[in-house]
Amino acid sequence: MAATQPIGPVGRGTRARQRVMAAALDQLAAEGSAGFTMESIARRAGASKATLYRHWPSVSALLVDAMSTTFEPLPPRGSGDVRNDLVALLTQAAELLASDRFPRLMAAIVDLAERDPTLAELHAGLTEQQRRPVLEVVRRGQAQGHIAAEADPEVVVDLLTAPFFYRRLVAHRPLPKTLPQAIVDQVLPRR
Amino acid sequence: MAATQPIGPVGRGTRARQRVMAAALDQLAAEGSAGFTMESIARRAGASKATLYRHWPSVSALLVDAMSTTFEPLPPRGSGDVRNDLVALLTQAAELLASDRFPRLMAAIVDLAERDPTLAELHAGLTEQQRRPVLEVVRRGQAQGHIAAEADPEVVVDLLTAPFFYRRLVAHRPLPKTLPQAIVDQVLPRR
DNA sequence: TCCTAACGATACGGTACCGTTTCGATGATC
DNA sequence: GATCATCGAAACGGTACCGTATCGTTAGGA
Repeated sequence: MAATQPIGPVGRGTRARQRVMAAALDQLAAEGSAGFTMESIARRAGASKATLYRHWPSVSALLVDAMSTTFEPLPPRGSGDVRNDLVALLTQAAELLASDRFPRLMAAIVDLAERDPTLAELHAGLTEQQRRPVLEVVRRGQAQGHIAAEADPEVVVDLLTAPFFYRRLVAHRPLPKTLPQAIVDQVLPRR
Repeated sequence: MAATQPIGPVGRGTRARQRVMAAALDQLAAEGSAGFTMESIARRAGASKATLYRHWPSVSALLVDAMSTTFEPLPPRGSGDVRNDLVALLTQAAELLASDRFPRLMAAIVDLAERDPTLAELHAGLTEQQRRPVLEVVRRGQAQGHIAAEADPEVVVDLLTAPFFYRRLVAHRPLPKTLPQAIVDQVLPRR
């Protein structure tokens, strides 16, 4: 994830907006969906509640705006060895999930998305963006014979990436440094 | 998941307790962690708030009690063919995650567990219970040579089960009926 | 330098939930 | 059939958030 640099002129309003959106994600990560209110976000951003309502009609709209503005796809990785590329991509995902903020944010979003179709759709789109680099390497791996050609590449991407989310958010188990390599070794036929 | 049949005498108090705990899970699944309050649970259970506070000091304690009372391990599956057993277990998980209630409950618990260590520990334990039958079949598969002996069985269990949670809760993608078979085919070397 | 749009601060009545208390009803036990 | 623990209902003051309105301030373009 990375902050998008704004396109137009950065006026006072634009900066206030960005500050509020950053505070919204902070608040959601810190307190979860239960404490996700206009009031607490304004407090954290040092902004007036009126400013929030000037820009967004609801917390949901604010969150959707903040997420689509803040998160952008990972830069495509160098196309070297398929195994190494996959290990690198999975290591990147593991580091994100090992941080303090990201998994808490994910957990809260997962909960909110269950009851907010717009948010669910956005979350699905963002997830698809994160999957895409992995999917491309998997396809390359199939072309080169590292992965069975008849396998559904989407399923292979699931096998590679899902364990990290599952371990961190569901099973509450550690993410050892060796996990990316272990998973790649297990999913790709032995060398 | 299944309801435990109470051991002692089923007095008036016991029934009220069970009614409240069931209502708590219903409420959490319906409204998420944001709407998970003593007041809304009492309302849903047709119980007095005083009754809730008589039995539990907080919503967290109530939820922990409800979860540990309500969920119990899946019965061990018949030990036939390793592949068939795995497909059966994964199909069971997929059906649970395809229901209306379970995934919403999971999503809310995942969020709450991020900020409640007691709940996280309980959730980890319950997840471990759900993993165990799969783990046993995987070990059997290793003994019979269907799965590489040097593979970490826990990682193999992750590969098998994580995609279902990930698809439903994170990627918001469908869970086709063919997915369990596809995953087993992908994780176990070709027959 | 001035003008103006956007800001932050503050206050408002309304609503929801908190945790506690009281009280009458009810069901299990003896 | 009496006793007593437990229940449901209701009300309490307190707090937090809602969405809106007002007002003085301030940053940035004309």
